[in-house]
Amino acid sequence: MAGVTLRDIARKANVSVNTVSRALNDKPEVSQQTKERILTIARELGYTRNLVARGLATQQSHVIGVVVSDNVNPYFAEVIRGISFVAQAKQWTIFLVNTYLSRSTERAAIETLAQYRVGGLIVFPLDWDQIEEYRRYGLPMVVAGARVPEDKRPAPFDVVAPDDRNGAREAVEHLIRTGRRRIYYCGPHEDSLSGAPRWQSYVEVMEEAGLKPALLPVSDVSAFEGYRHGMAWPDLEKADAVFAFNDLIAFGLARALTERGVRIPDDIALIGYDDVEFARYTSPALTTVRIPKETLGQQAATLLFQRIEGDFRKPSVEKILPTQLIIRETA
Amino acid sequence: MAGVTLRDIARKANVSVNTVSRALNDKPEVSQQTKERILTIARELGYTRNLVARGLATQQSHVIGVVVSDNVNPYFAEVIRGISFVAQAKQWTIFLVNTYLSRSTERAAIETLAQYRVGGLIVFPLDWDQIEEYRRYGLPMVVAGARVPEDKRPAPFDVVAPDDRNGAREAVEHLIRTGRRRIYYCGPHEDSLSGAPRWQSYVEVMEEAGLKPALLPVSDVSAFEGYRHGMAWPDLEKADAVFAFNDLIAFGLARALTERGVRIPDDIALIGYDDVEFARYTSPALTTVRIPKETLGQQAATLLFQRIEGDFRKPSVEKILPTQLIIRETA
DNA sequence: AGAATTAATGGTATCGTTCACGGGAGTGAT
DNA sequence: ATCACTCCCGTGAACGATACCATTAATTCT
Repeated sequence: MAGVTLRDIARKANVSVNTVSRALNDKPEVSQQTKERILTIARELGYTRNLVARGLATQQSHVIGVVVSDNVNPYFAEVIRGISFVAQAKQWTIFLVNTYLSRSTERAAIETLAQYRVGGLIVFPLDWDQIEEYRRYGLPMVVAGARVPEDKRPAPFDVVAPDDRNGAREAVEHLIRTGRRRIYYCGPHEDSLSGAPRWQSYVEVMEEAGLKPALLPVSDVSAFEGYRHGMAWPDLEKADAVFAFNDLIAFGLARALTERGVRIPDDIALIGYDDVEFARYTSPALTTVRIPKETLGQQAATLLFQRIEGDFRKPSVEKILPTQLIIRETA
Repeated sequence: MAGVTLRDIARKANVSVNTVSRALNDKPEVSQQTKERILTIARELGYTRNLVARGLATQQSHVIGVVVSDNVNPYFAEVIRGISFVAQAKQWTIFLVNTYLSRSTERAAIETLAQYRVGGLIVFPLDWDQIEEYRRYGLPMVVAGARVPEDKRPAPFDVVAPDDRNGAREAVEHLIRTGRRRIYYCGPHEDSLSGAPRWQSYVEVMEEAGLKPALLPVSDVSAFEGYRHGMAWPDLEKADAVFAFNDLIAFGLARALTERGVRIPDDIALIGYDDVEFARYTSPALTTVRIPKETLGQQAATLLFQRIEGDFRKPSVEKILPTQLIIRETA
């Protein structure tokens, strides 16, 4: 049914396969007349062009691979939307793979993408060491969501990341400015690639203000983790604010705290991170640090296409996107 | 760098390309000795197998296409996770495409997937008429998220859908049972493929109870739409409950109502739909109808693989997944 | 008019695999 | 010693497209 090939069309139109190819690709070296004839025959036969074969012949792909830890996280979902837009504009397709926070899955995912000879990769990495091995595939790659560690500069690939140091700083400073003193951080800390900058900034600001940092460590960044910690938190009364790694955790925390009769923000103020679409619809609406997620996706994709379309040599860039403190009702 | 082919390995190992292929695919027709020799050479050369070429040669793909309207919607995100699991177990990859509610994008998306010769499709359709044209590609296809309309049975493809008729019925009955009388429905209605069953059930139950149905029509199914309607709603005091098409709308509505000083559930009760992961963490926690989203994804994928692996003939099945009313705090 | 250019097409190799054959070497049976 | 059979491996043809080079016919130039 869909097994129609150029040859079939060629036979029926009494021309060579070559001419058919030219006609279908709208190349100028075919007469208008035969072009039209071929096109109608193609339509009649129900021809669908075979991008696999073309990919093999041209040695290039119109697909980019995108690797995230979990597409259910609205942060990634929105970034993907950004990538989607610029890819769609270029007529490229997206191979989406979730790693579900497993390093081995990440490895396998990238391997698969390389095997499909994707034109390039956008990766939200789990850690930095592992990502360097992916250079072995020789694919254009943009790393997104995390800045290059000091000691690894310059990185051998482009990077797009939010300015987390500053974002976290503003958040914590805002808490202090509004009179909070016993501020906890809830999230992953130094070991985590994306957690580190926020945690470090938090510690910095706290110490500058002569305050003691305190950590509620989570094992993943879901709402459930936030909830779990909120419910299990023993010395709740010691806190008057929490800065959460992301909005999901903040939501979970908020729920737990309200269940336990803590008033937000009166007893405990709460600041999230990401500014997920949803943050403005909760009650109270979540104060949070906005990451321009769609922009991040777009920039990553744009950078990637620049590499794909030629500039292998150009030194790698690290693009830092400004964050913005969005003050709503929880702090 | 990644341009190493079977030929390169063959040359270096002094065997034929064929033998290399056999070795790398771990076929029995190669001696253990040469197999190992070839494998180490492959590793040395940094060989990465080319799945595009293989796909062309074997005439089969290890990719399925998944078409949803917006992966940012947590409903789809969770379904995709379900699909992901069974695909990953089978070593298949997913081509994810968003239609963003545009029928022409849906058409184009499917076309592209067909051009890549994916092994099969899982589609969350925008409407029913259009989906029938996709048969022309002759691909195994599972339609998910919406039941077959009465007049279109039997459908020429497998279908997996939640039992929306019953889900909506339970929700509205619960509202009535708890003393609500002026119950509004907020969502898309008959024109919408997924909206229709919920709306119809709602109307049915209302009329059975001698109540008048009332519609707050939305143009898309986002939280923002819910919010907008909540804020713009003139005769708010006429209502004592809302049954929302999905959780997102419910969230938006809830926010708007609280902003306007309406107490939930005291003044207005609220029931959502889907039971998005997030629903249990809002305050008040959302009463909603659970769709087994991951299961839905898994079933769709399983059904698809059954088709792919052989059974073209078997009559198409329509699998209906039970929903469950989850009573929390908003109703 | 002859040469040079251009337009439209065809032939053939190629991309990197897999697959259906075929064949030689070795083993065991008759 | 012949036959049958298994074990390994190579040859050559796909798969469906594109690309380079060649060819013919028509057109333009001098």
